[in-house]
Amino acid sequence: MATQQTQDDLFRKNYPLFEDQLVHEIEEQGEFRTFPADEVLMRKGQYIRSTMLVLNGLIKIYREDDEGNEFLMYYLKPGEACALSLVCAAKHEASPIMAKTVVETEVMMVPVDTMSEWMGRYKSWYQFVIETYRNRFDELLITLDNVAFRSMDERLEFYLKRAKEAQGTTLLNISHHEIAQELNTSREVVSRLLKKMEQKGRVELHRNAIELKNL
Amino acid sequence: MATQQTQDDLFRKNYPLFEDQLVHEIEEQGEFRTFPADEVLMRKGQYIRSTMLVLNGLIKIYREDDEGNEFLMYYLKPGEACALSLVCAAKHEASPIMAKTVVETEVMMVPVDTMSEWMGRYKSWYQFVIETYRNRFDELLITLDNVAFRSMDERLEFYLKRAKEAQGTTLLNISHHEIAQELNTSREVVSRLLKKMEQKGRVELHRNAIELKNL
DNA sequence: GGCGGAAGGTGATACAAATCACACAGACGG
DNA sequence: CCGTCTGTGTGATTTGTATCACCTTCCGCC
Repeated sequence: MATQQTQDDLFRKNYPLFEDQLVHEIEEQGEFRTFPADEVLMRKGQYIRSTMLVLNGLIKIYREDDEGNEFLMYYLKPGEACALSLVCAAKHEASPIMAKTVVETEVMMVPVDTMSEWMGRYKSWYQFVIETYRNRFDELLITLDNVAFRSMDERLEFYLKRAKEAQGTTLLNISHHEIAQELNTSREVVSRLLKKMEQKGRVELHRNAIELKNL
Repeated sequence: MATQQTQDDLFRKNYPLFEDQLVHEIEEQGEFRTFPADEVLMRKGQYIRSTMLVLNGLIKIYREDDEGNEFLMYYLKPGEACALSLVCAAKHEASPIMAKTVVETEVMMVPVDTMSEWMGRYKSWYQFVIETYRNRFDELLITLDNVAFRSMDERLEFYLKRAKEAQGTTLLNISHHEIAQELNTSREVVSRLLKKMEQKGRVELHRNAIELKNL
C-alpha cells in the first residue's frame, strides 16, 4: 500500500490534467486499493457502484456471453478508466463485462454518485469522461474489425502485438490455453498457428512463455 | 424542405430535453438538410467537420475495411446522433465508418467547433452527448457479441429483427445480396438460410422483399 | 524419485461457411 | 417480344476452424 505522499504523486503523474481541487476530492472521496495479479475485479452481471481509475499495473477487459465464452476487448492502463463502468453505473445496469488484473494493480475506486456530481463542477473531469468514451470506442472498433474481417492467424498476430504494447515486453508469460480463450477459439488452433509463426521466425516458443521476434 | 415552423416542431419533438436557448442556437448555427433514400452521407476516410442530428427518416452506420468489406454496425433514428462523428470530429481524425440513408432523411448539421463550445454552456447538450456515447457503446457491444459468438443463422435472425424494429415494418424491401454485405458473408449463404427460415414458417420470401412472420 | 497435473504437439475427423458454377425467373427498356 | 440485367435457387467443392483423441514434456510436490 502506497503512503499518502506517493499516492498523490501517482495520481498527478497519471492524471496530469485534473485540477488540484478535483484531485483533492478524489483522494478524499475515493478508496485507494491494491489488487494482486490475476484477480477478477468485476464479473458479468454484477451491478456497478463505483468506477476504477487505474494508477499502476494493468487490467484486461473481457466480454462474456451466457455460455461462458469470453474474449478480450482491450487493456486498461494507468491514466485510463473503464468507459463501461461509466455507462452502466449511470444506467443502473448490470455489467456486461469482466475485468481481471494482469499484474499487481493499484486503483482508485470512485462512487458513481460522486462522479456525476463532478461532471458539472469540474471541467477537467468531464473532459476526461468524454475522452475515455472516445478512446474506448476507438479500441472497440478495432477489436470489432478483427473479429469481423480477419482470419485467426491475423487475429493472433494482432493479439500478440497488443499484448506486447500493453505489457511493454517482448516476453509474454501466457499459455496457449489462455490466448485461445481470449480470442474465443480453441487451444489446438492457437498451438498450431504459433508453431507456424515459429517456423517463420516470428516468435520463439517456451513453456508458458512466448518471445516475440519480428513483430 | 420543411418550413421554419415545422422544422422547429420536429426538433422539439425529437430532442425534448434541450433547453429553449440551445434549440435556438442549433437552429441558428446548424444547417437543415434533406437527403434522398440510399444516399451515402459519409465515406470511410473522410474528415468530419460537422455532426448530424437526425430529425426524420433513418440512417445506417457501417464499418468498412480496406478491402471493401463492410458490415452494419447500427441504425440511427430520429432523436439520435452518431457518436463517431463526435469522436472523430474532436480528434480531427478521418471517419472510420460509412453512413447511408435508408429512406428520405432530414438532419441538422452542426459544426464541430460550435458543438464543443456548447458542452460548457448547455447542461442538456453534454448530457445528450454522454447519453449518445452510452447508447452507441451498448449497441456496438451487442453487434460485437453477435459477430464473435453467434453463427450465421442466429446473426441473420438478429439482423432481421433489428431491421424490423428500426424500420417499423414487417415487410423489408431488401435483396439477399445487400443483407450478405451487411453481415459480411456471401449472397448464397443468406439465400440458403432464408430458405430454411421460410420452410420453418418464420418468413415469406418475395422478389426484393422479405415478410417477417414469427419473429 | 516417482507421481500427478498442467502445458503443449499432432493426426483424424466433422462441420459451417466461402467459393464456384450454372440455371431460372421476373423486370424493364428498346 | 426479345435481350439483358438483377435477383434468387441450388448442387459441388474447398477451406478454415472446431472438436476429438491421444501422446509427450515439463514442473512441482509428497
